[in-house]
Amino acid sequence: MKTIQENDHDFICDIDAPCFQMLVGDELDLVRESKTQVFFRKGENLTKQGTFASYILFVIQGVVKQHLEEGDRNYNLRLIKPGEFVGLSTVFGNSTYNYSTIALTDTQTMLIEKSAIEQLTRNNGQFAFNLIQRYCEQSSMLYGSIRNLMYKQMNGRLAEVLLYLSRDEFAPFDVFTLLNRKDISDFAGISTESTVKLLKALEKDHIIRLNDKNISILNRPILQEIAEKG
Amino acid sequence: MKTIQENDHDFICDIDAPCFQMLVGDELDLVRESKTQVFFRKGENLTKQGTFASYILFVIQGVVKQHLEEGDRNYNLRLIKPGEFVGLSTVFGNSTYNYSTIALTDTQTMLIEKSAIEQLTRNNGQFAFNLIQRYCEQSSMLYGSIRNLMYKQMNGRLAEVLLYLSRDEFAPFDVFTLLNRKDISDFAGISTESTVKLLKALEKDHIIRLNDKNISILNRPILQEIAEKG
DNA sequence: CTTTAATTCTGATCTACCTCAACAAAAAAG
DNA sequence: CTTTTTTGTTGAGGTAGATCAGAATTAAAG
Repeated sequence: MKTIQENDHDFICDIDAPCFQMLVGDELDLVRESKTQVFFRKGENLTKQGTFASYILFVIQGVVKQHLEEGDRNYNLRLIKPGEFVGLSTVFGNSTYNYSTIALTDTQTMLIEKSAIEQLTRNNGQFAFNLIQRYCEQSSMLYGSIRNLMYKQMNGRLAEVLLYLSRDEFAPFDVFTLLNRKDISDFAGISTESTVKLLKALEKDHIIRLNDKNISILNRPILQEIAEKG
Repeated sequence: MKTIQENDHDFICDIDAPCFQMLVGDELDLVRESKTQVFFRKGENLTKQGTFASYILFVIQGVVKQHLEEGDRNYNLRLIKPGEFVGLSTVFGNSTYNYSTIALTDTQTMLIEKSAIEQLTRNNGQFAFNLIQRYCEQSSMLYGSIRNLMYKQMNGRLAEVLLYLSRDEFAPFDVFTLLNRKDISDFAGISTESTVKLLKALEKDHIIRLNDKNISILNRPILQEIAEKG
């Protein structure tokens, strides 16, 4: 984890992100003062479940995996891509992160003090509104995860995961090559062995194609049907 | 569902709630204009999963159960008590509720248009801040639910539920008498039969006492241990 | 290039928990 | 009070999916 107090040029570049465009004058100063650029190598933790959270991370470049830990078992919640925040949900409530995040690729982030975000929220309703929209999105996702765990069995869960990981938004990152079978099974909440067996079965039925780590969806409608039926 | 356009006296009373105290002058007018009091009988739906959401409900009196539906299976997420909102997470994102809520007791609510909340958020950072804190709380709860479903098996899950339902905050509502065995099992995400067997086993070990619908916790430390171990 | 370690794959068991079926008790309806 | 319906209770059997164990492949290290 390399910390760089960056120059004005870099700063202008960062602030280009849509979510900071509604800030004005002294509000920008506030962010400028409190923020720091931090670079994470592939495999490094951006946040660790249970540690003290005094800042939010804003992803500038790279892909990050968000997951829950319990002993040696993980549950992968989502991928985080440039333009998204890490740690939003913990910063205004609990003082500790309730999940871990790991860089799947080398990742450039901007670290913003909790107190700065707090002040911006109070002063700039437009910014608060944008933040709340993000909270709602994440809530929706969490409800989705609960639904998957609660109502679906492994076929449906894995199908759901394959559809998620093959979304257009992740295409530029070639995510399948960044994930091994264990990672995929942790998204579905099933064992690695089951994942392997199911993937092979899907390949046999010409629904997906497996070459090395890469997985291509050959028959999306059927996969969606499997995901729906559970 | 009885709708009452209430008088000024009632209004003053409602606005006493902590979350509206930071509002001033015309902001209060905004709430006053957009809001309506709605009374729900025990057993009635406050929100129905999948229906169009154009408003938020603020619970004034009564207890409400929030749950996910899928076919004939339910998963109970939490109880909502006076001073809390129903529908926050859906209103700024999706236009439909992603969960259902049912009144466990006769329940008095205040219905506030989504647009009014939106405007308040933009104009009053203090209000937005309060709202965000609620989002964070709910996120924490959702992470907790995922953890329960993912990492714990039925003993731990049921113990967790008993500890939750026996919290001091719910004591005034005598919630156990409002819930049947099916409701409890839906909180734990296990079958009714398993719930009954486990409850009986806990009673035999003098960890809880069952009389009729009421459940009293006799040995909280052991129950917490069971909940921890999973 | 060789050795070691990690990941992928496959089949054989094992188990937590659900489902089913049948009955008891309580509540609601007549 | 009697009948019907709902809720609670118990045990037997079935099953989805985990765990285990071992082989095959790939990647990393020496």
